[in-house]
Amino acid sequence: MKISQLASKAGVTKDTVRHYVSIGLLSPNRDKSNGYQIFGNQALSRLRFIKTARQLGFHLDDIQRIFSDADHAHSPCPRVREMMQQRILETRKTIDELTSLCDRMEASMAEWESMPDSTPNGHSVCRLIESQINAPQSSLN
Amino acid sequence: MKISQLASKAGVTKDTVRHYVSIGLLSPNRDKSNGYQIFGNQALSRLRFIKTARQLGFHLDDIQRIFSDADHAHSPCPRVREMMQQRILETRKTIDELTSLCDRMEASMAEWESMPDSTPNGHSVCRLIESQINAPQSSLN
DNA sequence: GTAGAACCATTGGGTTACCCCACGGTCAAT
DNA sequence: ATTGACCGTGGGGTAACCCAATGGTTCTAC
Repeated sequence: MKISQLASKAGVTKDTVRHYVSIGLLSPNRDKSNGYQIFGNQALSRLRFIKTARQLGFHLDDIQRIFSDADHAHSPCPRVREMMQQRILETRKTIDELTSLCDRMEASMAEWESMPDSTPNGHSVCRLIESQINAPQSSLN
Repeated sequence: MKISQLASKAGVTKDTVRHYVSIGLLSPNRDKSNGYQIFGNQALSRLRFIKTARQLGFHLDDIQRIFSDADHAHSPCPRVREMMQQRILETRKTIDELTSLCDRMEASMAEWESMPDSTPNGHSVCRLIESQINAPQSSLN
């Protein structure tokens, strides 16, 4: 099948497929007469696999490694379990950071409710933000 | 002062300062004899302002707009309040998405505990991931 | 049988907010 | 005069794509 059909069967865009081809996650045959990419059902399975792995939080280079293991007849499963543990930790950390960002934002909004809008001058751009310059920080990124 | 001193006083890297200069958030004078960038205390205040705004979740183009308002003698404060509301909503949404991702990851890990590692063959790459292909999805990004 | 629509490939640029490297010039101290 | 710290510029890299432009191909309808 051609790229559009593959993409719609897997529920991704043509650009996504092209991206995967360009980084070697998919390797289509070519129609020699016109250079079109030809994908088989194996490619469709692979693409669905990739989509599922992405939804589980794996990065594309994780997925590369999984395929690489499989191509060398090694079971990727132990690596998959490890990577997933790692992703869970990372995701929790990101959630914590965003939560503390959200707390800071809400605290600032609350403080600002009783503050008037200021007119900018040579010393001040926006009193609202300037009032937070020495506020407690927390890890950003 | 020169770039290194400015950067260290504000607690950012030289590259960050250069980036801000390149997008017009800072506009240093130049030492005409050698082309070095010269920053004054006003630039330092501006940089601290930017840093604080970033910690509050504002994007660089939000900050551009804030400065642009101020440069045109408009109070940026109403816009700041609006943008902050928007960022809070976006951040909450991101947190929800990551939380559901985390839930999915943990659910999969739990399911996988009782599954053996599989050996890849022509039909299967990794049973762990393949077992999730028709699992309930949720918004990713 | 041909015009126009629909599809294809390739190239390059854009997204966010920087980081890092390499090159070559400048400055300060020895 | 040398050496080491500093400076500017230019370019490439990050994650996972999206979008536009160009030019070739195929399908469809008349």
